[in-house]
Amino acid sequence: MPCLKIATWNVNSLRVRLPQVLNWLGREQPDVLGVQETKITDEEFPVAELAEAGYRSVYSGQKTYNGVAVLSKFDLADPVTDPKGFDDAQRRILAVTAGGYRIVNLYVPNGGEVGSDKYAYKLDWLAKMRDYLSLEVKRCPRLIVLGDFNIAPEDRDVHDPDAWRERILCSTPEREAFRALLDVGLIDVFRRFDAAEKSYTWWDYRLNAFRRNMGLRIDHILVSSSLAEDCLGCRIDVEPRKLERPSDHAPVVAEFRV
DNA sequence: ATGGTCGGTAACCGA
Repeated sequence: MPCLKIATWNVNSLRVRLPQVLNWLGREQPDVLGVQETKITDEEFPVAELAEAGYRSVYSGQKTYNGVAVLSKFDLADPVTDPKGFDDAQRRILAVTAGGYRIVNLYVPNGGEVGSDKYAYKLDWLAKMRDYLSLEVKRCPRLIVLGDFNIAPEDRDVHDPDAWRERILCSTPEREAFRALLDVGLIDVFRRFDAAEKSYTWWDYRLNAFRRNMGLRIDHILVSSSLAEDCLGCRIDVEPRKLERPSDHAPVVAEFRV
């Protein structure tokens, strides 16, 4: 059956993780992969290695921090890195058209501590993103918004909800901001299907958190309502998190009828 | 136990 496969993965340094990304692309063969935290400048981006694997690249990077990219088997057109309203040196946004789908790849600010300057920046950023997506969802019937949202939408997305209560990634204002993104007309496709309990996408490097499944579900694939009807499934691939020198995030994969 | 471990970069910051 013809099928479109879309994925998101915070790789926490594309320089370090490139071999794992290439292996994963070879095995999973997604049509589109949104990557976050590349942590490399555009000059350093491994265009040739990815092309050899059959993937075209668009990227918006900076030194040391942040950085997003979209890899695809399709031609990539009309990139936008600085939507109206965003005036920001931090490279966190990359929208691009691939195979007739509008892909918006996001690395949402982490937010530091609740109440900090970084937290205020996160909430302001999310409010601006909501305004941008409210326009995009009208303009693009086939809209996919994916990435590291740095928000666990509900208690069931958190290994220990009471320990995380009103802490960063879980606070009520962050969850309301996530809900506001959905309210423009987007659907979290992971929750359209039965999923195992304790399904997470990120585990702290410390405390053997992965081995103990002390995780949060903070990486998401949101799609416009017409596209949600065509979604065949959404899963988290924990296998890369088991490797030596892993990213602290696992990829999320969604498949669509075409 | 309010810690721990990574990555980037070069003494710590960000996550």
